[in-house]
Order: sequence, then structure tokens, then C-alpha cells
Amino acid sequence: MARRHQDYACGEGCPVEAALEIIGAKWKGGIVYHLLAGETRFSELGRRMPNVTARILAKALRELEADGVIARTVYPTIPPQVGYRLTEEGERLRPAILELHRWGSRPRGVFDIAAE
Amino acid sequence: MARRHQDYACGEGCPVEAALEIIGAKWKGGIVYHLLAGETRFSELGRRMPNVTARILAKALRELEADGVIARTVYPTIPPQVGYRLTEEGERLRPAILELHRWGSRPRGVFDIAAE
DNA sequence: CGGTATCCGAGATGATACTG
DNA sequence: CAGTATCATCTCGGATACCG
Repeated sequence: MARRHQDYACGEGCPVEAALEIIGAKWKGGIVYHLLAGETRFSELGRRMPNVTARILAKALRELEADGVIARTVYPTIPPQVGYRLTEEGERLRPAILELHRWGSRPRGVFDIAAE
Repeated sequence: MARRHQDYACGEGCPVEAALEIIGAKWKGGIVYHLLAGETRFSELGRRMPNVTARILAKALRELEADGVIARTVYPTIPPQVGYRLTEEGERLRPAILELHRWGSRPRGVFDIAAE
């Protein structure tokens, strides 16, 4: 997760691996996907992803922020609000995320479900 | 890795998460990327991804095969050869993989490298 | 060549409780 | 509301050695 790529020749630093190291961790893809819709609050993300705990969500958000994919904005209101949005860098992920969404959405054979 | 999605509403079974559960694991993105070029042998994959051990590579290949992304062909030659290629399902991943590759290839700021 | 069999540690994930 | 602190767990990835 923290490991960045060193070179861009496929092998050790394959760009695909590099990208997946940043958004491939659990929940991160979902986070970026939800942020495609625009700035979203912490609690709203939690509501849209009911299976992730606050700790894990916060950790993923901090890592995505460190990787320059998202930005965090604190609104000093009462109660406090924090919004997350994609950076320019994160916004450039849109086509990839949408393609993943398309692929993951297509009805798979009955096999997968049966194999459950 | 084995867990498939049950519903397609983002939340627990987000399609993006579903896709990343299949190709998000370490090395899997790279494997699929290399297979975009066509059928490739086990040893050739190992050569192109020097940092993955045979055990891990074999494990990832078996999982991708179980998920219907790749197909395995054994040629009973001497010495034995085994080829891996994308299935139709896997082939449909091409746009997503290429987008990830594009995103991962772009020169990032010096920050990332320096942060290392 | 193309794998498997063991063993192992690190880090990712998670449940729960608490706080500015 | 938006987290953090602590503790427990557990799966993934890897090292090493061996096999048909």
C-alpha cells in the first residue's frame, strides 16, 4: 500500500501494479468510485459502504490522500464536517474506475453464483 | 479473493470492489496485463515478473483461472509446456487494464519518489 | 518445465470503546 | 460528526526445499 513504483518498465514496477497498489486495496476502489460523484462527507461514505468500519475507512482515506488521489477539507462547523473529493490526479482515474465498474457489473454466468 | 459479489448496488457488492477482488491482488494486474499480448508460458510470465516466486505466481494463476479470467493449456511436450491466455471474460478487462496502465505510467511528481 | 509442500512473519482488516 | 486507541485475528505474500 505504501510502496510506490520505482521504474515504469513492466517487471518490478509495472504501471498496472503501481496503479493497483494505490487503488487495489480493499474499499479503495469503492471510495474512489463514490467520489466520482463529487465531494462527499465521511459519514456519507460510511453510509454508502456499510461494511467498512470507521477505522478502516479513515485509514484508507488517509492513504489515498497521501497518494495524491483525494483531498480532505475540514469545515469548522458545529458539528464538524469533513469532505473528501478527488484531486486532479484522482479525477484522471475516472475512466479506469468506470471500466472496472462496467466489468464488475456485467452479469456473470450462473457458475459464480452457484459456486458460492 | 474468493468472495464474489452478491448484489450490484454499491455498498457491500460494489461492482468496482467486485472487480478489484478478482484482479486487485498483488501481481494479478500484471499477469492480466502481460496476457493482453497473447498466450504466454509460465516461465515467460516468471521472466517478465522477476519479483514473484513460482508459488505465488502459480497461486495467482489458479485463482484467475477459477474466476474465469484466464485459461490454462497444457502441451504434453518434452519438456512440458503450459500456456496461459485470457478468456473472453478476461479479454473484456482490456480497457480497464489499459486505463490502469495509462494512469500508472504517467510521470508522477517528484514527491512520491522523494517520499520513499 | 511447471509446478507443490511446509513453514513463517508482516501487515491488512476488524470489533470495540472512547474523544475533541 | 469525524475520527483515534487498543487489541485480536487472519489472510496474503514470501523463503525454501522438493517433485513428476
